[in-house]
Amino acid sequence: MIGSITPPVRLPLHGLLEFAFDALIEEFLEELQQSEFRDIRLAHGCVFRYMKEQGLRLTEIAERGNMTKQSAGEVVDDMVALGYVERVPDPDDRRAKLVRLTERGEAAQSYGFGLLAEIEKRWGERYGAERIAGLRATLEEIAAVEAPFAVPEPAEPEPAGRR
Amino acid sequence: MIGSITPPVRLPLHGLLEFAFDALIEEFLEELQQSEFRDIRLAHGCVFRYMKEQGLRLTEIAERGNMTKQSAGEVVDDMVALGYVERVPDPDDRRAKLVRLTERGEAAQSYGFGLLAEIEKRWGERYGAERIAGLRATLEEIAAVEAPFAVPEPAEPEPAGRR
DNA sequence: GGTCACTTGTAAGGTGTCCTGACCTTCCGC
DNA sequence: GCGGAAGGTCAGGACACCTTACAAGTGACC
Repeated sequence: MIGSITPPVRLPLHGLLEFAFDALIEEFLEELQQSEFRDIRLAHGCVFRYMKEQGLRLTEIAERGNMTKQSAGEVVDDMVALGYVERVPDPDDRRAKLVRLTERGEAAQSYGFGLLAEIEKRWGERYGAERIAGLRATLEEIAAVEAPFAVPEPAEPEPAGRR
Repeated sequence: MIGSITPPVRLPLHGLLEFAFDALIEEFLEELQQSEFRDIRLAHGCVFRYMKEQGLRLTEIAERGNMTKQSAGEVVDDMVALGYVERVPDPDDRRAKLVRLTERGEAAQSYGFGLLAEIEKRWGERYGAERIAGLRATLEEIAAVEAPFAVPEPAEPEPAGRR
């Protein structure tokens, strides 16, 4: 057994998750640089990712993104400055404002989603589609438990009489 | 199929990885808070994780941790101040210093590794040991490709006549 | 043996992303 | 109509990175 150095060097699971995350993000951002949306930053993701038809309240962004209202506010400020979203008053609550995608924002969102899907497919080719699908399945189950705030509500059964 | 709203709300893979990472880390840091090592911060991980018997050079830490020498230097400064590591001159190269664990550092390292292993086991119980093992296996393959700098060298065959 | 490119590490200053605490405005249940 | 809760902003700070620039030491090549 001379020269065998392996047993103790098992990288921690969180480290492995981080490597995969970083690699994925790098691939994503690199391609984003080549596009017309090169001024998008990672932190903008929580807005694009959770956007709804009618817009998002700051509080919602903060909750889903698991951060404070202040942080969410900064992200939104930045995105407003870049022209991806706009703040409109919430007709239902005069305290609140709705953050909504501009036209450019919608274009960026759909470009980004497409790119992410493509990269995932590419990883499927690289590591085996089944393996990546399994990875996703396991992670989805974990996320449902560990990050319920971020997971879209589980198909609310629409109890007759909208909202 | 009325009320099924799922298809478009597929969270991006990097988001799922992030949720799992965050959850794992939160569990880890929370328990660390209860221990005598509550002053350890996440960034210290890259030193503990890659530490070798004889110590690590700053350059090595930076490479393995995928960051600049300056950043690595700050982390080490901080850890020195907290008493987890010390800098000793490298006998082989007067430019370099070796970063080595103090006694307290060794205690912290082994406590941390133990805790991480326990949490992974706990996740195995929570989500199925096989599933977590599969997750690890897939991520290890991905890391070997995407983060070779961080993965311990693959058991270098010692080609007779040590460097 | 001297020169020169490279490596190791540090110094100074900046950025992005988050935080806490304090505050104002608006809403809503009693 | 009042008091507590919720939506949002302002000010200030922590942290983990970065870039640029540089001093000290190493080693290969003439």
